[in-house]
Amino acid sequence: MNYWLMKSEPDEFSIDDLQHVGTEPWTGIRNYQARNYMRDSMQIGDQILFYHSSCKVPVVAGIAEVASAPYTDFSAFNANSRYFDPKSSPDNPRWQLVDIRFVSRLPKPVTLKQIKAHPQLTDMALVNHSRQSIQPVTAQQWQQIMTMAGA
DNA sequence: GCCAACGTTGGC
DNA sequence: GCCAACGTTGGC
Repeated sequence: MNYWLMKSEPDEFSIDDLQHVGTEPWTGIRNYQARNYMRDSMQIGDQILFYHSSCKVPVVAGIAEVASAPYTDFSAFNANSRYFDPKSSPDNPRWQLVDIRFVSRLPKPVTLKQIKAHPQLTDMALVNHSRQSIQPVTAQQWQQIMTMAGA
């Protein structure tokens, strides 16, 4: 089983929204590396740190899990969608996604500030490659964050 | 709202 | 296939 971190802007879609809907297709990823993680590496049941980005206090807010095999991101075909990509077609789809399912909210959300300050977490992509919207997380990093979150 | 980092595009 | 221009992300 693998661990991941996935970012979402809480104004757009927060951990509360995920809890409300239960399962959500992760539409709109338009970055090849992020797509490749979903398409090639994610397995059903993989655990996800759900991260709130581009907000007042960026935090790991909760836990989700991979809930489907990868499939075509149909939002790319819809000219009215903000995720429309004319270069992706049903014949030759460019983008794929997985569903993610709500698992829990963290008792104490872990802030980016805490993560940056923690010597064990300086290797996290969140710190070093901050623009990656989907990132692998090691088991050690996962454990550390769970400890900090009181989970 | 600024701006650094960095991914993508397209001309050559 | 290089690289300049451009667009986006995301912390601050």
